Amino acid sequence: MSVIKARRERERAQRHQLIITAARELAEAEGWEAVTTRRLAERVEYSQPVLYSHFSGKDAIVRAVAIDGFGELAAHLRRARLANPELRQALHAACRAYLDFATERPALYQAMFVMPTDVKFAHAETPPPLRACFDEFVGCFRPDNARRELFAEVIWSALHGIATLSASGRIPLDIQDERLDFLVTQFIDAPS
Amino acid sequence: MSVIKARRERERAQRHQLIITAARELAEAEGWEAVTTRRLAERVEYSQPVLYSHFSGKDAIVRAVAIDGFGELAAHLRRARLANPELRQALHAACRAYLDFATERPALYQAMFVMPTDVKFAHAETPPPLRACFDEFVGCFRPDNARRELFAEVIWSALHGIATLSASGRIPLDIQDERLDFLVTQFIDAPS
DNA sequence: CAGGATGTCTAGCGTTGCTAGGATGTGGCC
DNA sequence: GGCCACATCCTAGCAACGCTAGACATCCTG
Repeated sequence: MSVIKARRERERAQRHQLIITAARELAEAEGWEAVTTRRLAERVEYSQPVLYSHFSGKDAIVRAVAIDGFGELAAHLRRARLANPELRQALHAACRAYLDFATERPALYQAMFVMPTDVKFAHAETPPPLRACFDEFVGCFRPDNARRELFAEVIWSALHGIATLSASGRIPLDIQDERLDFLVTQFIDAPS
Repeated sequence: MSVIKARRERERAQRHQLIITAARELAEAEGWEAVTTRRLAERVEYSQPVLYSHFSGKDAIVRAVAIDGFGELAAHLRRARLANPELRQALHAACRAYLDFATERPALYQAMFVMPTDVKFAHAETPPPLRACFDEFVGCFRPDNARRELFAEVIWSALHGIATLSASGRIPLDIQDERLDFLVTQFIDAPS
């Protein structure tokens, strides 16, 4: 009896993840406006209502995709930072990794940082992977810098601005490197 | 004959603007998701198809609202900048004015800088009011600074990041002043 | 005063997110 | 083993969306 129940819950969890990855793939391939509950249901080979037995609505699916993304971004940032022992280079690499992530996975990035969400960032209930992302930026500044959290927050905001304005075509991509160099230079030599 | 035609065109232009302001008011009051063609038509006291005789679709209405906003933002920034003769204070005031604009008119800001658009920013066909906004930031740096355009672009991006992350509740509003002070400090003393 | 152009509305199409209610099939109990 | 109860899943449909076709009315022109 309990074995069967366990198997069912396992299958259910698998399907749960299947929905998330299907939504993400569809969004990455054709953008979020193409992710309709019908198309998503067709893709996971179930009918629409099963989506609602896993998630309260479409927004919840987007949120689930976003949380997946936080983990990946944290790993990306960590790899970039640790590959450079020197702080300035580490910050530069992390920033570049961030912008690359945003341009290579635009739909995922949108779900994480643009679409309406109820995830609080600097908060007790912040999802650990998201907190890990933030900490990667904090780690690019000296430990004795009392304001390093503020530094991290502002540089993250700046990167976010650059990423979104680029993604929507509002600023050109061709001088992205210059922007990046300039940004890092301004922030790395700040008084603590 | 020509008089009648003129009157009609005048009335038509008035109604055109009426649609734009109605869309903006509705968006400011209840957010863009509440701006449906039906509600908008009801508000201007015409039927839906009239909207389509003025605009190619809902997107075009949003664009029209956005362009209205560029003019207002430029005026805001200009006022803030000119009220402070000293460059550092001028930049600080302009940045604050920008963030205030974004928080006080969130829906308008969204139409201008978040929603999909075909407006190019640094381009020959950039609408003059938008170019004027950019020039206000450029004017906060010394004329002999060869990279002032880059400075302006990056600081604008940073402000945009702060504004959008704040608006979506991703970063808390309570330390906005600290962020602003820090940002201005980092950018004003940059080597040209 | 008739004819044609212009302007506006009613009605409806296809699609969206979401849900109610019935059919199907499996698991546990006597 | 037979039956009931429960869980699972799907068909069908609702209200609202952006948008459009075609009928109706209104006004200027000759």
